[in-house]
Amino acid sequence: MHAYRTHTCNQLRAEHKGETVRISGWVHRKRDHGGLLFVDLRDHYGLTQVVINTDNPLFAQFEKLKLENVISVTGEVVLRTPETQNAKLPTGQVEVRLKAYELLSAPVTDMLPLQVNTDEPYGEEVRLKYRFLDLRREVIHRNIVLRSDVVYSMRRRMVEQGFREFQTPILTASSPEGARDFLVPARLHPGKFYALPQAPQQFKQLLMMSGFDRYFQIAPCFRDEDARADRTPGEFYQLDVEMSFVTQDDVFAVMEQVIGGVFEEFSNFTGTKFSVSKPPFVRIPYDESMLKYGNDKPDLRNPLVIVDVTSVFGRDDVEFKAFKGVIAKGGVVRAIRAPKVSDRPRSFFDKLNSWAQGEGAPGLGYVVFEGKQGVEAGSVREAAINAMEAHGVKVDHVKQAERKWLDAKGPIAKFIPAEALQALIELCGVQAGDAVFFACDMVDKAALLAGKARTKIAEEMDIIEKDCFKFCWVVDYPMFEINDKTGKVDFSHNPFSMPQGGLKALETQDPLKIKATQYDCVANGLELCSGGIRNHMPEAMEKAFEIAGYPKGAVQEKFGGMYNAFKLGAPPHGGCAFGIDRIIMMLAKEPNIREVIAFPMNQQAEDLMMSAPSTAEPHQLRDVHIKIDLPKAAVKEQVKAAG
RNA sequence: GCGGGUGUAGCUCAGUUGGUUAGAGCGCUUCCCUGUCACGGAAGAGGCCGAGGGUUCAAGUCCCUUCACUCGCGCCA
Repeated sequence: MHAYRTHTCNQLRAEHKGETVRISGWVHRKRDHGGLLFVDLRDHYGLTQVVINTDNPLFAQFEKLKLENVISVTGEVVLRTPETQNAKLPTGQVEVRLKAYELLSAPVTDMLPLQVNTDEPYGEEVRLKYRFLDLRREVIHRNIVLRSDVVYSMRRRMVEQGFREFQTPILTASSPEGARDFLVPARLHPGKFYALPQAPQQFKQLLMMSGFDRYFQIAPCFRDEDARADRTPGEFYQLDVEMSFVTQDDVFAVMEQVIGGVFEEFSNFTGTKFSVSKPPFVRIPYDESMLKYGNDKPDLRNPLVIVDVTSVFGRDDVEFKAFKGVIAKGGVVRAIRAPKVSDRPRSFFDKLNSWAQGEGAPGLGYVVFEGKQGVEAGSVREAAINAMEAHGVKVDHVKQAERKWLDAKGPIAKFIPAEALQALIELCGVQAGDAVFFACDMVDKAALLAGKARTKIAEEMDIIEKDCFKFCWVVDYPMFEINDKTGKVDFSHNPFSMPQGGLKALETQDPLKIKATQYDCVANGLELCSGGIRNHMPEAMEKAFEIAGYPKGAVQEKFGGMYNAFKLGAPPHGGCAFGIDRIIMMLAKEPNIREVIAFPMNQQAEDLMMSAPSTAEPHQLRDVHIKIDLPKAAVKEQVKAAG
């Protein structure tokens, strides 16, 4: 018999009746009846009930075993009587009648800092410090298994699509753009540092220039930035992808198969089947997204859309000064139609108004449209229209005209005369019983507020679709933007993206009008991926950096390897990178990223289990030529700690 | 760096308007219990109420400072 187990704790069934088996695992739970003791033995695979009574000389000893001890149990598989079977357990038809057992771990004598056999929510500090205990608990244990399965599925799907996985350096050079780098002192080069890669961006492009055609990597990425609920400090993983001789459409086609497939495969993980967008995913130009959704990561589960109605409030016959003043300064008015809310109590509108004030807006103006939609039922007009329709006469325009009958109500309705109202009705597609909310400000701020209002209104109305993953690609990002702080032109996203129109566009067009071949993949309002077709032409690269205000020669200096490669035969190429942690969060429906990472750091970027970061020994610092120069507050802290 | 929330038993939490001896569940200890499966029952141990200062006759409760955790902002090409 095997030293530890003949079966796992999820294997035994009625058919094993009478067999002598050995199972190993943790003491999950005890039910002690005095003369009869049940122990649930738990391993990775499941639970099996072990039973022993006072007839057995081992009873007294076995009874004393504490929870979470690791034991092996040898015994006979016994069929439970029908009334004692447990339908909730896969192994619930049988139990193991103990003949012998062995304690395999050092005996657990300390009080457990957290209990494994409950799903009670525990404080993160305890969970992270005793992560190995926490990870034994069912929910997070399953999440980590999901993570493994998802990563495997990604690898399999990528390989099926003809990709190969490559490793790229972890110790590399600091990148001039982007987030703060993690630095590693170079012992052999006093005063110099390696940096951990924020992403393998240049390496994957260089692999394309090395002729490998299709690259992917489950790539660790390191960025020294502060944490969020959906962002770990320090490190995270991407499904990093790059392909040669491709257009944007080729990248989309591959990733829709891979990511769509992964989501479909695991969409039932929580027990609620989620629907997944079918390829091809909707494509939304950046400008359209900013207008219709108020951000560049539209949540398509929300049916509301934003419409520009500046033209309505700019009319001479509209007297609403609050908006007119802003329009005169170059501002815009954005509108959100909320269907069928006219019967909502006043508090519905007041709540949204005070919400907007909390967002820093003067308020959230609105107009409610009431009255009869179209033709009055049972009227002579209706009979006439029906008769015309029955004879094949087109009556749409007649019905359309009836919309004029809608009455406008609400605080700002009186400033909008009938004709302007009609224009508003046309623009927004208003029907009887709808309300229209307004956000008025300069373009960027109005879009932002309208976007938040769109979400808020839909939440209040409870009309956001549930149980689905709605994907889209946001495309045509601007290549450049004005940097708020400096007021100068800067790259708006990735300097490696090919500007649409190439070098010619850079030379002839207004930089702020140039679009990049740059795209994001968005699901349910979360950015899952960013990518682009790369700029592989050295001249275009230099020109782009020149426009962004870099001195001549900056490209050679910052990206020497890449620049050389560009000049020595670079294929057109592009790709993207999906955030793996976030994908798993979505599939597991976990609001916190630490629930899908086995050993995460806390918000202060500390590993409470390993005690990282920690101080270094003087000889270690000497080796790497580092002298510590602490800020005053930290000095005090260390002195205090030292006693 | 800034703002919000939280901090009470090993763990998860309750604790009213400031009022006399700070509670519950789980876990732990001892005992009873031979068909439970979140077993049940009896008794018990366990507290610097995060720390420091203040107000008050009286502070877990109010005020200030500080620390820790957490959420958000900044940051994240």
